[in-house]
Amino acid sequence: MSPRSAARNEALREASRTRILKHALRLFAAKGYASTSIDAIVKAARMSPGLLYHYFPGKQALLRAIFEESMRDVKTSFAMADAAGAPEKRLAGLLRGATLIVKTRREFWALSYSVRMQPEVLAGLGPALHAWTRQIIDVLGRYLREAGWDSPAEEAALLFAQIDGLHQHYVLDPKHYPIDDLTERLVLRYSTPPAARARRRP
Amino acid sequence: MSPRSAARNEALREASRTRILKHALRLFAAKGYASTSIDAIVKAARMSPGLLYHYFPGKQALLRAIFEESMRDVKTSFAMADAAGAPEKRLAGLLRGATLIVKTRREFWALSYSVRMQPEVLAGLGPALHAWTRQIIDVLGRYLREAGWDSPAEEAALLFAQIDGLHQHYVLDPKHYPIDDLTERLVLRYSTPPAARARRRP
Amino acid sequence: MSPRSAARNEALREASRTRILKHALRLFAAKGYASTSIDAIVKAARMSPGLLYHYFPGKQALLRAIFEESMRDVKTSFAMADAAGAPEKRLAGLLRGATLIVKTRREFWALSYSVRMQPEVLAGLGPALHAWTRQIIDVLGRYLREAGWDSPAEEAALLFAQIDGLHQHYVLDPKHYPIDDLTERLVLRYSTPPAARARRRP
Amino acid sequence: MSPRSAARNEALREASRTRILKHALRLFAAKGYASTSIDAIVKAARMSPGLLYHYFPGKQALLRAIFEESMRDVKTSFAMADAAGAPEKRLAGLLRGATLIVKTRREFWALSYSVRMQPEVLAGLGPALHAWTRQIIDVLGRYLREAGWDSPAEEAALLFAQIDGLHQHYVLDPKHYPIDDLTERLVLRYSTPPAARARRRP
DNA sequence: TATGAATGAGAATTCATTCAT
DNA sequence: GATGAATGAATTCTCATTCAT
Repeated sequence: MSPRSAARNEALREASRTRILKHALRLFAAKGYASTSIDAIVKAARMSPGLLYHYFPGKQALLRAIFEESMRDVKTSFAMADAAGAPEKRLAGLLRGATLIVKTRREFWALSYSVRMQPEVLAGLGPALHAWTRQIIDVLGRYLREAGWDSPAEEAALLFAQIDGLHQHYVLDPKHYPIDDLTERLVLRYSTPPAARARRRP
Repeated sequence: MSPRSAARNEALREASRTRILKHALRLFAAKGYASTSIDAIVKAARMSPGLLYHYFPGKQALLRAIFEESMRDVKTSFAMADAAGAPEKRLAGLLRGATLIVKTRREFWALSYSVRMQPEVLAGLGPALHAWTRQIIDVLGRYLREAGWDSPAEEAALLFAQIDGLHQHYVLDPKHYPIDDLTERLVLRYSTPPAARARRRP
Repeated sequence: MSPRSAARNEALREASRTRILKHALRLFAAKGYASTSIDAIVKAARMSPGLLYHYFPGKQALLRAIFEESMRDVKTSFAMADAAGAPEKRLAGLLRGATLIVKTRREFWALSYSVRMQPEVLAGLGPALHAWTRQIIDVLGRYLREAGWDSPAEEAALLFAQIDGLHQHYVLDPKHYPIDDLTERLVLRYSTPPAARARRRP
Repeated sequence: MSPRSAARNEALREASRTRILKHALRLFAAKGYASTSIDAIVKAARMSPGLLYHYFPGKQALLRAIFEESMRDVKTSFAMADAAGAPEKRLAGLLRGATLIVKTRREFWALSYSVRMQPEVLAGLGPALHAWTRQIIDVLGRYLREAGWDSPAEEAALLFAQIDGLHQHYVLDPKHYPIDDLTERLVLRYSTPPAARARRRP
């Protein structure tokens, strides 16, 4: 009632919401969205099912919230990489940044990879994801064009596929996959466009 | 003895089994393994649930059978690509062959991609899949070494990631994704090792 | 068609029928009537479900047939015990005969004991069983009266309860239960009526 | 914290649990364990299947709970009979007490008798039941020895069989079976050991 | 006589969700 | 804000039975 208790309530709300999302993500990532029960989530979060429904209207909403939160995160990181680097180092920054994000938020990416094949699970989220993907390819294409590559659009698609594959293989076996070495190798490869090399030849 | 000829029985069996697997794959691929009910499968296949259980002991067994059948297919194709091509064209053959397989059995790959993040769903199939992946990387590594690439193991990992990403992006949007163009671009890139180019430089 | 093949057919029929009943009894006794599937029976008897239904109209009919067959058996044995013994040894003969029957047809008795608490399972068989029980008590009562016991009807009920309990305990643990010793002890106890002993006292 | 008082919750829980067990016992006893569906139980108890599974993990657990509850009951009664009676009247107390228990909890005994022939149904309960039987025979043997009977162990087995048979016949036809008369007749018979009578003879 | 593919109703169990407190 | 008892539709799977051959 008093402003102090209102503030405290707000803090409680936020803490509960976060706790739910944390455990939901963990379980969705580990066992899959469809195979994770609300019950498992509330047990992991040590709360009652009623409370979960107090914060989220349903299971789908949990998934949406997780995606929204993580995508916001990723956007921030990308923007930073984009802004910070000197022009010729942007591509390298982007590659390293993307790898760092995947390593940092591995569970989200595991979930994302396991869920993106089922459009209906993502109901309403699909377009956002698609637009996002589109945007990444566009950014990649811009960088490649600026770096002097031929067919930057096609090259961007190839590069994006490679990054995606790399990240997914990392997520599948994070303990052993040499993601950093491979990322560096990729950075090296894209530090000079093949066209440039070709032109240098006598 | 047998009132229905053995041949007729065998034909019936084979037809039913195939019908089940066909619809199971279709639905698993479209809606995901966990979200596809046995009921949906038998309704699609226009048969009774009892008959499905006459052929498969459970839902998991269906998934297993689909994987076994498809992996057999893939192995055959790979073996053909491996045997047929002249040494210097093997890598190109492999890349084109893999893309062809994905295009031909798109539903299986959609299922495979959506399911590989949940190891428990694959119960008992995991090792086989892992060994298979391993083998592909080994073959790629061998080809790259024979073609004169440095660090063939790392290059194989990179190439495999790229192929995998490409295929997955194709499966996500088969209508629009220019998989053939991108595959050809990849073939071109891997037709001459960078080392060779480097050595040719004066 | 020829008389020879007709005879042969009859033999086959009889063999099949017997095989079914044998395995049905074995499984009913071991796992209970309700928990034994027709499928389990036909698998044990190495035949097709169709054939079983050729001989019996349903699962219940199997139970009925088993009971009818076994009760016929038991009646024969009882009649022999009744006819053969000298008057004063009839009771002993009956007790020993009953124990022998239970030992010989243990599976049937296990089934009988497990099923007799569910009247509906026995549908239509209940009256026959009840009449049969009644008859045994009557015979026991007659023997006891002839042997000079007071209240032979009540004594017969007590004795029948004891025999039944003994047999059931034996069926529950045939390997270890000393059924023969206990039967002999019972025979001894009933070889002289307590009344006689009482009267002999000064 | 708890919006519904803990006491009210506990009362609700207890009421639901008891209602489930009551109807489960009634139906198991009447139609047999295997032939009683969970659905029949929840319909009888006027609740949803979900609620039953909220309290019991499965059908077997229901059976276990019934047995545990009833065996606790029986143990209490036995202990009272054992403690209360004067030495020479203990056996009589035991016999009358056992009959009273069977009359009071007839449904449980019907279930017990119908189920004890299928060891797998009792999974995990078997040993407890066996130990319990063992203990009863031991107590009977002790009483008989104290009362001066020869071969008390064998006599205990005989007596137990008789009690068991009597109770079972009562449960099979509770309306007409003269269980009290027969129990009194048994009490009378065991009030003086035959050995004592024999020794008194001149 | 004999087979076994096929059926479909019904069984046990799960789980997202609601609601009284 | 928080609880957890309660719901009921949906899910996986079983099984007695039928029927074409």
